[in-house]
Amino acid sequence: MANFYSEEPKHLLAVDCVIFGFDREQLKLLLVKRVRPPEKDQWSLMGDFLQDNENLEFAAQRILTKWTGLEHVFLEQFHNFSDINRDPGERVLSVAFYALIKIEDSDKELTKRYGAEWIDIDKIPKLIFDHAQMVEMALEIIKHKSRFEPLGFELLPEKFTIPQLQKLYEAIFQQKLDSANFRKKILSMKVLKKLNEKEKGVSKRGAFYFQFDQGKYKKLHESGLLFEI
Amino acid sequence: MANFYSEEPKHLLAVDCVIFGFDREQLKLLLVKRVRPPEKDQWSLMGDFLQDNENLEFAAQRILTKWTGLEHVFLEQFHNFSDINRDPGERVLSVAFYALIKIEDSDKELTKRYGAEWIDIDKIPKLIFDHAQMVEMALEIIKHKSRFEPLGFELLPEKFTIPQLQKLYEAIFQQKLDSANFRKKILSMKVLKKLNEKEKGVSKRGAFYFQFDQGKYKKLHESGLLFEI
DNA sequence: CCAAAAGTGTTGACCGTACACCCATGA
DNA sequence: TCATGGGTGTACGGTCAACACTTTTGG
Repeated sequence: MANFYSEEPKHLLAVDCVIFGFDREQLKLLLVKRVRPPEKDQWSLMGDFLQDNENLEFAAQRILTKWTGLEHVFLEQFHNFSDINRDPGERVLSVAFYALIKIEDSDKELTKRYGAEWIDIDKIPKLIFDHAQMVEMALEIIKHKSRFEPLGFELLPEKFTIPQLQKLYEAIFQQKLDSANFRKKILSMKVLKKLNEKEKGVSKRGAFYFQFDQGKYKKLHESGLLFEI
Repeated sequence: MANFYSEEPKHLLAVDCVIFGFDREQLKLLLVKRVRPPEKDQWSLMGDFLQDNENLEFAAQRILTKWTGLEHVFLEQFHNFSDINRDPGERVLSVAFYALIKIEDSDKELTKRYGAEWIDIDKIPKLIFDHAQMVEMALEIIKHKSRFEPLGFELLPEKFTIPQLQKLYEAIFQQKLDSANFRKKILSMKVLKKLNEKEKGVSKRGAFYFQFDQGKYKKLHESGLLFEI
């Protein structure tokens, strides 16, 4: 490749991931203690530098796989953090991604080996650099987005009950929902497939399992109607 | 500053701006013919390389000021384009911004001198690299955002009439709106201040001018209610 | 006085919210 | 049989889309 722009400055570019999970009660973040200076041993998001042979999405996926073992994860860039002194080491720009994963699918061995931990969203410790700001912004975004897009299902197992789904949305929105109305709303969109199987052990009666049906969602979406909680 | 990350690769980073305007009838984009190879003389968005002494927002503002003379413009980063071969010259990542400006406030001399042109959104020519994709994504975003955030006012003069505002939203959403209901909706949010002055020359009766009231909007927002068209 | 655009009023359908109530089952 | 959470039914109030209607004014 020719050098068309040899006079222009080059920059270090990091990719940082805000990794969300849900454990049936609480939203959680996967965090890790930083292994290199500056700010070694402080809590941090998962990140790495962008390499020459990959685009940003690839780098983010690479990071996710490294820490969780998962390969096809919901992942979306949401903001660049570019303040000149954001990293006390050198000037580094960071492209922040958020990821939504099913905790139980992740490789717990791997997570543990690297010293990563799932931490309740309301118990986040002090984070390095501007990572707290990244978390805050990511939270704000999934709060808004999940009202109109079926993001939530990325955080639940394949099979889930309506009460489980409700708990998830209550955790995301930070508010209680009326269970009768929640059920009607979600079922009225016809994007769930009811299974002939009940959850055991949680309640006496047991709740039916459902699955999110991508095909039905596409139909809804194309018909111009809104998914909306 | 120490060299903490000397082993990591560095990258060229461009900032490209999708600049929207509205001329009372149609959404428009400010486009320019590229002045350097590769793809010299082809239509392009406004862009430049990020410098060492500025963050991304500063760079975007610098670009906007260069082409329009405007200094405090609504500007928001929305996506990074990072495919390895997106620029046939060298590997360059691009951070895309969209800007909403009041055409009549812009410096037409400056715009003309640099050979930039306002072009109807439905008559966009072939653009260099992945710029068409940037435009498409920016359009999609303002379409969604302007339903719930008062973005539209950035594209109108300080004083505007309800029918003008309606025309703007019709251009953004690409659909006709019922004028009686539109009026009721926008007035019910109480974010507009009515002026004691009528528009002349457009209709016989003349429509009252209004102003967007930032303070009232903040109140609405803080009270938890939605701005929604 | 007519045409045209600004602006108001009315209606019926629909939808969200609140809440009462029934159901299934383990202990 | 009772407590518990799952699940259904209903009724009221507000909101929205559609459209008829009134107002203002230049030609």
